[in-house]
Amino acid sequence: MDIAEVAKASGLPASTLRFYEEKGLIHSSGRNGLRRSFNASVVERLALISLGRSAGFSLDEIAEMFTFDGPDINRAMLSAKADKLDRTIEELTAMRDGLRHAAVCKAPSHFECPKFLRLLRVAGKNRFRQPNKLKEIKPKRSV
Amino acid sequence: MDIAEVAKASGLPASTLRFYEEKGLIHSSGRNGLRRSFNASVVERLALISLGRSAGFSLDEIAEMFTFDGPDINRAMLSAKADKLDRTIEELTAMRDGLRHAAVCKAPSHFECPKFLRLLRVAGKNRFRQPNKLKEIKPKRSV
DNA sequence: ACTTGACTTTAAGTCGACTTGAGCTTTTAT
DNA sequence: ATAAAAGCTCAAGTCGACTTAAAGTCAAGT
Repeated sequence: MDIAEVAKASGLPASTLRFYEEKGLIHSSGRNGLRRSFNASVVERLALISLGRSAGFSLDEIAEMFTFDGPDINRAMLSAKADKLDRTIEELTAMRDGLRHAAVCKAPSHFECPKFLRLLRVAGKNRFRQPNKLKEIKPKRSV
Repeated sequence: MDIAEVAKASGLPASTLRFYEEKGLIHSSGRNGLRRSFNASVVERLALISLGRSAGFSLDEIAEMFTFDGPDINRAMLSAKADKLDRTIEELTAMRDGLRHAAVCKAPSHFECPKFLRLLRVAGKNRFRQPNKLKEIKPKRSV
């Protein structure tokens, strides 16, 4: 596959694919003249990468998950990541419940609603920071 | 409360509090000479902000949630955010299951494991991008 | 032969969310 | 009275994840 096909199949721009290759997250199978050629399995790998990104892992963390050198080390890490995700899911669930409640709550301010404040406290246990805005993927850009 | 107390209570550095104030996410109740003074409710508001951040909302989105001007508009938006979160939670759950499975899977490569690949596909439906790395909060910095 | 369009590289730019530094003022402790 | 600690403002810097621009290469169609 050439880069445009992979881009289309994965929904990622070619620039991102080059960037990922440079970071070692994917590999091209060789060159066709100048041009990279990829084999089809890269599309699944990209799906996994996108998934990992959407789960809040950084590219570096995802790269770690791909190093299948020490099988035990790796299994342990995968479990650890899963646990981390579990905590995140709990928080998001609390947040979601808080939002749903806020949407119907009669209290003049959410800060005056005991139910909401309780959710706040529950959810705030394992807090962490997250830098940027979530953007929708634009699978195709025409310009 | 002065800024240091709020910082301690919220786990956020003073610089962040000033930054949030500048963005209109929080307000100081006045000045004590030069110094800002906050009333205690700001701590809850900050908890809510942190929670929102950890749920993947940008500061701008969180600011939107705080504008309780049009009650209907706002309720609709809160519901919309909750729905968005629901989709995220679904994805994260799939990702977590994928990771847990990968941690025990016998297949030589995860890409050769049908169970894993199925999870991939399920999880990849509503994909979105998320820019940065999650960092732990360091509540105290000594330098 | 030549233009077009897809691809290439490298460097620089962008974006959100903060952080850091410089230089000043004010409060507090000795 | 004075020095350290804590605040302040404003500008600039940082970080991760890409994106964009500039300038060049190359195969294919007219």
